[in-house]
Amino acid sequence: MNVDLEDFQANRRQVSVASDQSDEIGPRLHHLRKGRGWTLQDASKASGISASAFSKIERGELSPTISTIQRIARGFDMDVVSLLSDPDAQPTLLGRRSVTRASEGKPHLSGNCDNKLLCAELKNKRMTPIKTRVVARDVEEYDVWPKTDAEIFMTILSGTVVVHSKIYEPLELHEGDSMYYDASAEHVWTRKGPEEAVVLWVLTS
Amino acid sequence: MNVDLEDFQANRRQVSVASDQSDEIGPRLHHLRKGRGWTLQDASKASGISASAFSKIERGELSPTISTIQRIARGFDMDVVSLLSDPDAQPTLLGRRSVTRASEGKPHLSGNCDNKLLCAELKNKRMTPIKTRVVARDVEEYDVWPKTDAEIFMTILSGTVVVHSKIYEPLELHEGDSMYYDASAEHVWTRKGPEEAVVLWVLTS
DNA sequence: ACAAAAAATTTCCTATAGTATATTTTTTGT
DNA sequence: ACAAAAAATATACTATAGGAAATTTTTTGT
Repeated sequence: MNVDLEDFQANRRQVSVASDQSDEIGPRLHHLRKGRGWTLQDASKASGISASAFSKIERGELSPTISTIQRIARGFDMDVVSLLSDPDAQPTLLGRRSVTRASEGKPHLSGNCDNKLLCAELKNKRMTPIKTRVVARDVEEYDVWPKTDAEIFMTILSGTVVVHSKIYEPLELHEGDSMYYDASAEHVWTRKGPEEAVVLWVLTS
Repeated sequence: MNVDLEDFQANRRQVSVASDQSDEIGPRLHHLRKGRGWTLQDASKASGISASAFSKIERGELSPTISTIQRIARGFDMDVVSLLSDPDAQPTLLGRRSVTRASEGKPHLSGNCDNKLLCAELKNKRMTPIKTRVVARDVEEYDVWPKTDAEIFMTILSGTVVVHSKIYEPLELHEGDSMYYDASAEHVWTRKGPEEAVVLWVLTS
């Protein structure tokens, strides 16, 4: 496990160095073509794109359509994604207890939300999991906007929630969406749409 | 009308010959937009691409250029590669905040589970949220039983999961159930029953 | 260094991507 | 069930992608 992780990291370092920049296909294509010792006509023959177009694309004089990119990828025998991505990326990470059943949870009313603390009987936890039914429909319904130095992970179990913050634009989240943020800036949640909105969230303690 | 349509299709057929790929961005974009509850005008405003063009792209009537795709990706707060690589499309990060949409998450295969790291591009988090499809049906399928000094909070999004540990009896958890435990004792998960089992879990880092 | 050949770029053209607006279709409220 | 509003699609146009061939630049052999 440790070994794997280190291998991976070493690998990553070396890969990302070799493949330079981010989102300019032109230089990448040029590099790729030259790397294979291909002329523009070779590339043209392989991809079905004219040499002139290829030249323009490489020099950024022309923004290829996705179908052209697909044909080029084909010609280079690679998939579109690896053609466009600098192959670094890919993050890593890869193992007393308390159970709360679906219908349970310690109720904890607060302001405009109906909270249930999960696994509350376990003390000295490093995280606090909470399930909340968001009631407020408008930010006006909040008197205070909470603010702590904790970090929050939240995921939407049902409905639509809008996250409001002093430093970001309002952000709409739907069922299955997740968000991670630090709560040092004031923030509140409102719900939206017909269904009830339920959020499962965990905060560091 | 019929004439136009046929004209168009004939036209397109000849153009797309080699290109029309298994990877269609159209439906993907449509799904993405709908997933956020956006109208075409919302998408247009966010990306700077006209609603009509967006509509055509979604329906495959038009092959967008890479620069258009880049603008769309921007509007959706994701990078181009994720937008094109679909099921594991990857999200948004603006400062100390990170969003993972329902269909997204960085894939990370490990042993007997199919993991998706949520909000992975945010570094130095105090918690690591992960969504896992539990594949193993029997503890025999595990070679090693992981063990760390982290704490784990888990909740069952669907299916039935059995938690095995060296120090407790196996414990069955169903959809909506939650559990908090420290992972200093070896433990593994197996699934049970016909449905696929999906666990959302968070570990301290 | 020069001519010939090969590769890259430019030109000029056609096909299609993308825009603004009109129209149709779907949703919403009564 | 209907009218009004909102969303999606079609139309007509402009801007630009992409192709064939001409031109320029670079390479190669002598």
